[in-house]
Amino acid sequence: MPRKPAEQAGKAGREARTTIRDVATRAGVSVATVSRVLAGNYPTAPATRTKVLRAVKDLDYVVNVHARALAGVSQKTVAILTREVITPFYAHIIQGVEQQAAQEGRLCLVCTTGADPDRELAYVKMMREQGADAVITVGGVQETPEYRKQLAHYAQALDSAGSRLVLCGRPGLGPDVPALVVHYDNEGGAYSATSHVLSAGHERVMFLGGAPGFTTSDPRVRGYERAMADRGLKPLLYLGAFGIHFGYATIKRLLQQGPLPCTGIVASDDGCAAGAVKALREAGLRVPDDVSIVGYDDVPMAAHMWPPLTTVHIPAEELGRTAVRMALQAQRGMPERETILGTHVVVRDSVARRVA
Amino acid sequence: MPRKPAEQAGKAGREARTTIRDVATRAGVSVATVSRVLAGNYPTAPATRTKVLRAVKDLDYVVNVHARALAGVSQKTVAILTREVITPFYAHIIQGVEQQAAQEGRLCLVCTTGADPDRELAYVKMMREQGADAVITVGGVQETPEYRKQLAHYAQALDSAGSRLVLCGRPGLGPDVPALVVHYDNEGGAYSATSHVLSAGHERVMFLGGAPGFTTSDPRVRGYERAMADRGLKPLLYLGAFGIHFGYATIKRLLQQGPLPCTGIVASDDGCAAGAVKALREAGLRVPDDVSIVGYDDVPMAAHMWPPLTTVHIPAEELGRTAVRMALQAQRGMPERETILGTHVVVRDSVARRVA
DNA sequence: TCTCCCCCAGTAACCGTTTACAGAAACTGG
DNA sequence: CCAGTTTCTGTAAACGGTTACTGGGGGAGA
Repeated sequence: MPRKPAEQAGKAGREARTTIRDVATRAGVSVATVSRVLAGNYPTAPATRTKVLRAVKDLDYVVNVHARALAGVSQKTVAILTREVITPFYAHIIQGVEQQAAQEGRLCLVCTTGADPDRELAYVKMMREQGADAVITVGGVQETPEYRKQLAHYAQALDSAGSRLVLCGRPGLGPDVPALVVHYDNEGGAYSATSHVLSAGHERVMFLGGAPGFTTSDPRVRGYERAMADRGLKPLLYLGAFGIHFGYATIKRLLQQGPLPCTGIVASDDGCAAGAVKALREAGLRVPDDVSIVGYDDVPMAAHMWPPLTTVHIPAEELGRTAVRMALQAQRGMPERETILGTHVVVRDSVARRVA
Repeated sequence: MPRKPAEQAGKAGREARTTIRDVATRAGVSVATVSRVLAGNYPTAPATRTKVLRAVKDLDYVVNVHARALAGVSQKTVAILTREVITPFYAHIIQGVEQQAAQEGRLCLVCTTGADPDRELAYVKMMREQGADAVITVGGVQETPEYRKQLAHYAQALDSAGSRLVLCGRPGLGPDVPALVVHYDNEGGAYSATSHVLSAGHERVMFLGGAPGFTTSDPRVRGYERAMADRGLKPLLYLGAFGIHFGYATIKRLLQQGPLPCTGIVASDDGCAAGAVKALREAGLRVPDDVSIVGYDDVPMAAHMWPPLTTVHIPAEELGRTAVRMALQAQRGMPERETILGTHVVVRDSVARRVA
């Protein structure tokens, strides 16, 4: 006999979990009956039903999801792979994913990757083992050819296992990879934001922030450049990183070197814009009177900074909801491959008409 | 024979997942050998090992976690039950939980309850089925006696199944309930914040915001009241809700009714403070020159509002990390029942000395 | 050359459910 | 009162792994 009959009963040994067998014994019925009563999708005599329910309550029985899954009915799961969770953009996406998942009767697994492609890949693999029916990867990572190849492979594998890989808030991997894409119009947003500043009469407008190579960064730069080019203006790029710190440090350094080379700033994100505003103010410059600025992302606090920040709104929560909706629809045969959600600039008080 | 031998092979039928048996066949070994090679915790001849790995790769085999769990080794999971995810406080806790969980080799399940006790209870039950080894509930809900009784029951049940229930950022359920508690000094923070305003010379100081009955609200009110009482001052309470909207609306309404009945405000949370500042500014009042204000939570943006907001810092991420650390230690027999993390007021520029 | 070991690999029980099939009990109608 | 239904309930295979125990083969020591 391969296994000891679990009779060690030492004080250290956890007593065995109560199983459906225990319930059956106590109720004086078979395990099949218990299972059927609990599932509720099969005719059962009221008396039997009562006995079983009674036994379940007495024993405080709970099903074992693993056994249940193995036997055929599994609690489905949606996984979201994100760089981190505290940035409002990610938090909103997570919230959207969780809510839509819950609505569709799924549990939501959150994994942070720290923008590390290898960790992301490892998680995708793990999710495949878990049998998640949707794996949503959000945000940009630095994409190497090897990374793309791997991801394409996993997309394929998930697909043939009945799951889906969804790229959320990032561009697709090409038509041959069976991954779904939910994206927003990154370039268009930057184009609109830049145009907004430009049409207030500014001509020297810089683009501040963003991490080159990241898929959330490059299109914004492109949108900015396109808007500038459309008016015959030369771009003025200060790239480096996202976030408050970079915005603050960069503007501060520039200010120390001499007068600011522009009267308008298109920031890569609201944090960056906030940093810039802080540096500007510390140097005695007024926003928007002396320099106008637009952010990107429409973080909640953007509306409550001083001045309220004009910025580009991204429908983050909707992005998350759409991701799981698409994945689940795809399982049911709806072949919606890609959806792009719109962005728009929300005008507040950080941009002013340039006085010549 | 109870089950059809899966020979339907219709075009609609998903082909069966490749199993360890397939791998064994292809590699020309037994399933035991495959399992052992994959587990890596048992001596294996290099040649065999190679063959198996080869077959695994060729077939693109992945283990089935459910089968594995059923057989004894399960991928453990930590679950966090939270009201929502976008509020920075919750987002930070989630991040802390996820990171610590990952570090301990656990996956992290996130469930939002919308502050609905019934949903929370339902999730706790579900997590018991899932076999999560830690269930962390964060934030306050309106606690009815029935709710407490249920939660105590689940705590007991989880405990005897080798899991733990952790109450995070909320008070305990009493000494007889085997739930762990990770909390922060809510009342102390409010006391310090209030004292900070008071010692700047203010005497008419209001408490603004907070939802009565919530466990994150009442202690803050108590701390405020205690600080006021310690100086023989009468409390001035404007309770109602957390968040920007309530702060804005309440101050605006007050201002329409006449002059503000105070020169200092202790807000229930940073959002509320931000709303108040906005209303104040719109009415032409200056912060902190005309009225001083302190927030609570130390949300990221608090440092970048104008003026930078003096507020109470809560170690939210650390709260999350501690929650999973405690749960896991408790499993290993360490009986740490409760830990209270400290809070402190971070002084910025929204409180000024009262000029008489 | 013959034992005795040691190292690896194979066999098969078991984890806790679900469910196809079969059989029993309770009705129904004639 | 009996055959034909209908309505439940029980039996046992299957899900896909893990691992205790067993056994075979090769190397080492005598």
